[in-house]
Amino acid sequence: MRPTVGIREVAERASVSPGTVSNVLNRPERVAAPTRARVLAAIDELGFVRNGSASTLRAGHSRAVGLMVLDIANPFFTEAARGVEDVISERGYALMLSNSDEDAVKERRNLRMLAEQRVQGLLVTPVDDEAPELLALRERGVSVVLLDRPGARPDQCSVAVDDVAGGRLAVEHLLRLGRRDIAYVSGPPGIRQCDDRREGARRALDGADGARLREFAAEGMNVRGGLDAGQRLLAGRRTPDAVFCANDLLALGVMRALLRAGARVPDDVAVLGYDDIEFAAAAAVPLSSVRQPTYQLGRLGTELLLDECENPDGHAHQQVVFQPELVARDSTG
Amino acid sequence: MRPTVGIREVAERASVSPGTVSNVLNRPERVAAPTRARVLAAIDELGFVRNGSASTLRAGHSRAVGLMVLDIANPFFTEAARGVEDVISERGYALMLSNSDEDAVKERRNLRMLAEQRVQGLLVTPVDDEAPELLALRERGVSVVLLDRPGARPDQCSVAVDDVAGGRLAVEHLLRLGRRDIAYVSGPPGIRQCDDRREGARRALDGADGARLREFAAEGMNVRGGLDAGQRLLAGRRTPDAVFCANDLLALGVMRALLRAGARVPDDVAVLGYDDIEFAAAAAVPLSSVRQPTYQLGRLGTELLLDECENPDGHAHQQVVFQPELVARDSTG
DNA sequence: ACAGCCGATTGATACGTTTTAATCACGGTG
DNA sequence: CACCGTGATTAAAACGTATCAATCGGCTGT
Repeated sequence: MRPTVGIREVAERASVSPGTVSNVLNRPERVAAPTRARVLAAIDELGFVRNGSASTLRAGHSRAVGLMVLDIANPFFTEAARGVEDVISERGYALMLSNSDEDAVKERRNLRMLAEQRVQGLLVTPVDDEAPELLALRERGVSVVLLDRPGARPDQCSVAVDDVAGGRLAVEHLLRLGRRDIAYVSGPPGIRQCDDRREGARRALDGADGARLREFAAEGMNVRGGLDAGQRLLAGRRTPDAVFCANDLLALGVMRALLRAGARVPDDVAVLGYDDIEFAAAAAVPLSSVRQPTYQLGRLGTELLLDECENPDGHAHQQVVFQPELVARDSTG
Repeated sequence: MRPTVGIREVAERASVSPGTVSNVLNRPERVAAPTRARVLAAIDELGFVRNGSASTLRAGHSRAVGLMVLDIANPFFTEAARGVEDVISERGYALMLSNSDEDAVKERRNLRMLAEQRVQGLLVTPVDDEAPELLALRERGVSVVLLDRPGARPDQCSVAVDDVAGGRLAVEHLLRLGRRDIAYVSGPPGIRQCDDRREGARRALDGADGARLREFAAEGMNVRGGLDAGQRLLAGRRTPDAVFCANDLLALGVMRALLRAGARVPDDVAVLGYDDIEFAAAAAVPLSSVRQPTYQLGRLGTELLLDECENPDGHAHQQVVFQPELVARDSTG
């Protein structure tokens, strides 16, 4: 392994001082064109690559941002992550990914890790909004943007989709189709998205006579959870005539349970999902869903974050709320 | 923003030297129990968190590893990433994620970024096996493990699934069902997985009389690419009686195109995918597929990588090849 | 010809940690 | 009582970069 080549060797080769090399790297406009060319050539010949840790140590902040999601395997988050990664990569940052698995303990452990790594900013869908590690990060001057969670506090950015509106949209659609006995399949208790969507669903029901909403909580917001909830739902005395799921994964699971049991979708039971993931349209019965601008969510969140990082003074915190949209397919007839 | 609290402040508060604090952090067994307790208390009271960049700078290597995949939105990679993240997180490392988008230029840019961040190791599914940045990383002493790519070189670890066997498995299955006019829908040219699966398909055909294999290349290995390939496939003079796709996403797209055009699956055309993603079973017609131990791939790859990082001398490079498995569902009758 | 100025470059220092060799306290041994 | 060994602790020297005040050289205007 050859002796590491640093800014010093480059400087020597280009017959300039280390300071100049640093300037070429960080403020190229400050150095005269011919000098710059010489330095660049030396960098190339020596195969120099800047030592990020030294740079971070000296500058006091890194060129990395963290992204913490509830579940990397969930297409909703991967789609958002794609938006995040695109911006990050365009702007020359690095992305530290971590997964809380909807587990507050794991979340805290990972937050500490991100703090150690001195990330400059953090995009997070928190399990625990009030985690002390989260507050500590902000006190240390790390910008935090809430992802898919409406910002309660005016002193930070957030990007979210109006889940109450989404829930209302969904149930209004089902009511319009004449369904009256509606089941709501949610995730584990305590997840804000699920709560908001339920709230929207309830509001839609307010004006509707003779309609009722029953709730089934799945253990995880994935296909398996949906399958399980679907079975419980079929085991009841009366099968509902419509199911609204907090998630497309749940909906796919529920649909599978229904079809397996011989129920017809949508004739006997309408099924409605949430997120409009890529696979929704390819499902056994193409799945109606509530679409969110997921990729945009990731992109915009990251742009807000980087703006706050790069321009802390001129930055105005924003709480962005997108509106969801209903996509009707066969599963609701 | 309060003056940063470092190892020095902790030392002062615990009435010890900075060196001792460092020892508490890195080799707790070397420091006497009462001292250790005092230091730990001070850390807690001051809310100290170790500065990773300083640590990395001094130690010469970080506690982060990189993961570069072809497409973060592809469930195959997210499933593998879950395996990676689980191990990383258990062992207290950080994960830097980047996405090459099957683009060699983006790949090189991201590799440079990872090199700057001084990742200690890298898991990668390369677009370009011979990218100079990749070789440069290894020369710098960064451990590299190839993910889902059989290792040609004996001097590095790799974890992969036998794609030739998978292709053969797939086409043998179709032949056994009496299909003779088989289409192979692959991704863009140059992707090793696709090439290997084609090779396996060809070998399966060797002994079969009157059977032929036609190829359709999709633009991207996603649902849209499959839809498009499906349309081209239908536009031909004779529609094949079976389609083997290099990917479940492609298969879902192809299936959708077929169903939309009124073809019956599997009666008119059998469809067979690859990867057995979670959604395969929930498809319009439950999709037969070739299953790979994807989560395990990520886990084992990471374990090999960390072993190589932590124990560079005693480490023996391994090229692990898993065997795929056919999962027959309705789409092949 | 000279003061003054401006852009380009330099030199020195600090960032927070790890590590090595040196120091210290202390009890057992000859 | 002097000596040595042992385990715990310390002091000091790096690691590679960014930054800032200082310097240099050339040019303008008087």
